[in-house]
Formats: sequence, structure tokens, C-alpha cells
Amino acid sequence: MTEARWLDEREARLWRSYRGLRVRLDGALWRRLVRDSGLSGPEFELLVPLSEAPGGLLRARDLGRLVGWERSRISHQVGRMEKRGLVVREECFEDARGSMVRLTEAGRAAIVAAAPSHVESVRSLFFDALTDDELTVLTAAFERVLAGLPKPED
Amino acid sequence: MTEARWLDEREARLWRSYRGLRVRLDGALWRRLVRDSGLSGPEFELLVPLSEAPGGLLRARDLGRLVGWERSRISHQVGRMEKRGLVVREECFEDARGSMVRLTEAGRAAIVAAAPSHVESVRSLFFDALTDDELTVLTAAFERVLAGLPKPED
DNA sequence: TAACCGTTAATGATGTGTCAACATCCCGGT
DNA sequence: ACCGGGATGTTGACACATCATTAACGGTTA
Repeated sequence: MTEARWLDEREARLWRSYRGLRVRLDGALWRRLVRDSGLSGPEFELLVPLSEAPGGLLRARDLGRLVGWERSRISHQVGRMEKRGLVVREECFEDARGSMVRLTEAGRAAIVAAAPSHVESVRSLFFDALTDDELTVLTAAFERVLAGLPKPED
Repeated sequence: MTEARWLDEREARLWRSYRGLRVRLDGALWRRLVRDSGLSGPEFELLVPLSEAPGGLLRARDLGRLVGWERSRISHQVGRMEKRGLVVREECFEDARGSMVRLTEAGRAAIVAAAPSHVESVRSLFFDALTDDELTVLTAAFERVLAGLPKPED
């Protein structure tokens, strides 16, 4: 258990700003989303792929893969959204184990109303503060960090 | 609601990588922390400033300011950590409204055991993938975005 | 056919975070 | 001395995320 590889001053500063960004940017986006559209972050995340699917219909398994969630999380979230009338569950004919998730009219109306405002928030809070060169550097750096991350099982 | 200011291809790519980073990097750090030390992320965040305070003693208000949390969140989290024996609540003599939070011996042992491994995770998963130039650019970009963020009430 | 294994979902328990009351206390002006 | 507004914490209700367990189903193999 050595003291080696501690963070130096510059590294600590970057880490603080990253933590701050993660908390404050996402917090601001979440609050604006709720305020402007009445949708929560997780609701928005599920509605996007559903709204892009033919008939607003996706199998729960595929929905989970599209957003990178596990089955249990999908199941709980779809349950809450079903109670709110945004989606309905239907049985899956190809595979009796599966279940289908279908966007309701209310759900489609909600995502259509929410998307433009949300994109505008992302642009004004994030992209408007970046230069074009920074956009390039950040993309390369983020993708390299992502590529080096261990699989979910670690 | 116009279609203007939609994200172009390069912007969408950066946004995807940022979202991925946010989820996968923080997820990996959380899982390693729990696995290596038995501490959760929020527990770790409160234990750090407490371990640096004289006597391991901080007023709840000050603890909240140090980590940037609101009162309710502090209260709930301290309550859970008190049940786990990591901290104890004491009354505040200077101000009868306040309450003090004190690190227990078990709490101090936990943070001392957890910190080196956590820093090593941050370094190996994040900093080792960045060049020195990127470190500079990211810090400047993050701090500029942070400075432009609205206050919590917006 | 029967035993078995992997996939898919649902569910309950637990930890976490936010919000809206609520109670209490401090402090300044009157 | 009093009063009223701001500060401080706690609590309960709810939404969210993860984990372990359970159940049902499909396909493979004995």
C-alpha cells in the first residue's frame, strides 16, 4: 500500500472540475427537462428510442440494449411509466418469455414536446461554452478513456 | 418551436461520448469502491471531509457546504451512516439549531483503508488515458462550462 | 419424453436523492 | 421585550437504481 501515484495539483483540479460538471450540468439539464416538459431524465431516455421505433413498439430486451440498462431497471422504469400512461406493456408473440413496450399517444406527445427544448438546453449549457478545437480534443479524450474502461463486470 | 440549433454530427458524437463517460466511468469507480472497501460513493464523499476535520468533527451545515449537498440529503445520509456505525450525531453547543457529525473509529478506519485504492482507480481509469496537453484543455473547458451554469434555482 | 441450462421478466428489499412540510432557533429592527 | 424573517435540521412521501430471488419459457441433450 504505497503513497505513490497520488494526484498532483493539476490533476486534482481537473478531477474537481469533472466532478462538478457531472453533478451541476446533469442537475441543470434534469431540472430544465422536468420544468419544461414534465418528463424525468429516465423517462426521456426510454421515450427517445421508443419514439424512433416503428409503431413505437420495442421488445423490453431490445429497449434495454439500446439504452444500456439491465432488465430489472427497465422493468421498474416501464412499470412507473405505465402507471403514468406513457407506455403500455403487451405480450410478445415471437417469444413467450418476452414482453413488448408500446408508446401511447400521450407518450408520443410528451417526447415530441420535450425534445426541442432539451436539445436547446444541452446546446446552451454545454456546447455554447466550447470552442471548436476543444470539441475535437474532448471527443478524442473521452473516447480514449471509454475504450480503456473495463467491462461492467470489471 | 423551430428545428434550429439541432446538434450536428460532431456535436452528437461528443455528447454520446460524454454521456457514456458519465455512466461508465462513474459506474466503474463506484463498483470498485464498493468491492475494495465496502463503502458506497456517498459514504466515501462524506467521510473524506470528516477525516480531514479536527477531531473528525463537523457541523452538519459545514459538511453540507464542503460536499455541496443540501440539508435534507445530508440528514438522510448521516442517518444511514449512523446506523452503520461510521459516524455519530452530537448536539451543537454554539447553536441549538445545529447538529454535529463525528467520525467514529470504525469510520476513520474505513476511509483510511479505502482512499489509496480509490485514488489508484481514478488514476488508472481516467488520468492514465489522457495526455498532458489534454489535461490542460479539459480543465479549461470544464471550468468554463461550470462558470456558465445557472444557479441551482434555475 | 425428461432433465437440464441459459434467457427473459417481475418483484421485494435496500440504499439513494429530491421535494415539501414542519419545528426550532438566531438575530435584527422596533 | 418583542416580533418576524431567515437559517438549520428532521421527517415523510415519492422517484430512482441495484441486487437477489423467483418464475416462466425455449432449446439441447440424455
